Amino acid sequence: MGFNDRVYEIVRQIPEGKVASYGQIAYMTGSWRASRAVGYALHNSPHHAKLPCHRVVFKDGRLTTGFAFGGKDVQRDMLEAEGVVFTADGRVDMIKCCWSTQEAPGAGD
DNA sequence: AGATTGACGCGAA
DNA sequence: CTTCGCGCCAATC
Repeated sequence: MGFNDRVYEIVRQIPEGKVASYGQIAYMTGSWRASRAVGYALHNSPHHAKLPCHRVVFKDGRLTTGFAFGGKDVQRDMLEAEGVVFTADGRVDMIKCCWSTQEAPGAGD
């Protein structure tokens, strides 16, 4: 399970207050198209308890509906508690919360 | 080995 | 803006 393990390692690196899209993770695994495989991996996550899978959302910033943690509302609450910003659309503010592998260059201006 | 599915992503209508 | 369809990858039957 190289791919699967790879996904876990990446998701684990997601800091609080930030979110990553399946496509983003898929890209890091080496398979930029394996967005579906990423979700599949998380679904099978053997250590999902320690994986911030709730920080993994759609490209649109939308959350997974009905499959996770008990509901997207719960996931949203978790993300907000982490510091993730949400828009009036009920979606994650990917503009500010899109996770990047690169550390903040200005360290917060 | 072939067919099917699934926490996706994007283009087109 | 919403809905439909196709492609992608990996895992499972």
